[in-house]
Amino acid sequence: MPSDHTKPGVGRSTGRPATIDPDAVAGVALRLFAENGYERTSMEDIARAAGIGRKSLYRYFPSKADLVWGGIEPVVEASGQVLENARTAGPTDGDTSDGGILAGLRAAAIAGASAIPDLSVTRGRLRLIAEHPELASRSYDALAPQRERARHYLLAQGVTESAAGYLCAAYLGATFEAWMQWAAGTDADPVPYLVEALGVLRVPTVRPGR
Amino acid sequence: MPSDHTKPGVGRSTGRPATIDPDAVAGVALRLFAENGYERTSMEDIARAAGIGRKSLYRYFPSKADLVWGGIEPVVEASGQVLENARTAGPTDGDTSDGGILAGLRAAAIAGASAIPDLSVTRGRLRLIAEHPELASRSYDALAPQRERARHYLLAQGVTESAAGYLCAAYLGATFEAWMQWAAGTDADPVPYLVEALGVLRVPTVRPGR
DNA sequence: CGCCTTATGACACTCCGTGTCATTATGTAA
DNA sequence: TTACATAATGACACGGAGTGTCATAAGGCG
Repeated sequence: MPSDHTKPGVGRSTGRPATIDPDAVAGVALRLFAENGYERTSMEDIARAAGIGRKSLYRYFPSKADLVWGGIEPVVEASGQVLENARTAGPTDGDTSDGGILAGLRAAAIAGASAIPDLSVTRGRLRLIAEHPELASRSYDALAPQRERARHYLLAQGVTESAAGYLCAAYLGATFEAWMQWAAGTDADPVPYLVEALGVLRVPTVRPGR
Repeated sequence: MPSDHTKPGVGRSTGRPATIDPDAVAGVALRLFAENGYERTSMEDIARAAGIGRKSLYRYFPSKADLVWGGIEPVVEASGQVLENARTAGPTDGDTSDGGILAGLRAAAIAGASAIPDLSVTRGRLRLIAEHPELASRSYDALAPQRERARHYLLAQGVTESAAGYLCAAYLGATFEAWMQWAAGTDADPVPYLVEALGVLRVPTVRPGR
């Protein structure tokens, strides 16, 4: 019964190796979206253009939105790792009034930006997201793991439970908006946008470090 | 050609008067959602239970999510009005360092909370939203008008264009999280949650009032 | 009485997402 | 070589969201 419909290509040493390249498939999908529009491109169109079956497509991308949002995962992952490391390292006790908490969030955001393999492709994805409310809405789900990690980081830094929730929400909202602003323009470096966005945050009521 | 599929019941003095009460329909829908679950309740079920046709249901609620989010509109409306008034009144030039901008945002949020007709029903709606990512995602669209009004308010107060965007995103994210926190608990008054949530915001670089 | 609008009912359609089932392909381990 | 495990295909079906059309009935108003 543990048939385990796990994602393909994850540490399996037995069985037939995967032949489908998810990145290539997503690339085909993005091209079709750009050519024919997002809504006017069906999952079947994408499967056909990628030369794979519809079911196989759904196996790698459970929803149409994942074809666009999937490429953002590396950013979330890299950013989350930085927060994870900072969290286990314990309170920072920096010299600034907030104990270097904002600096930690900033470092995480910048790490995310550094993890992007291809800036122009990512810009394309983000523009697609910006143009389609249906896709932009997904930011709430797509960034959920990020929210959770940021929350744990803040808690470890001595921020109140409630304040951590609010700060996370504001953090994600502001950084997402920064990415949208960057995508709308032509600047190469997204970091200045992120840094400015974090300027609207404030860390309240920090409990003294243990 | 201006057949204009306008929403029913808007200043029409001629023609057959509307007999369907949207609030009652939404009430039926919320009851069904609570009894059978959101996903396990189809639009046809709702139409049948409400004693109306499926097409009529779609006329008042273009999407299933609107049955839940529709009731939040009064909040957004009241909150937006406060921002609108504050905007046309021009820069506040308050005594605080941010020129009373945060106070304006706080007033708007509180005004929204005061505009709720039935707290318990609203709590039910918000809990439904919190439990279903598909619904929570919609916050980005549902609060879009609010975002726009807050942006204009901030611009009128001398905030940089880019900073206004980031502050709006953080503002909406934090207040939405505040509503979620309130809905999860049993406290009667949502205002303290909103006030604390706004504590994570900071207004950067205010251009001196004209 | 005619006009205008609301509302219904029926029918059809596209597309998303899920499910099943049988079958073939292709690697690794016994 | 054989057995096993997994990847991938193809076909077929299904529920449900959301859109569209069309004809028809109901109920105020000038």
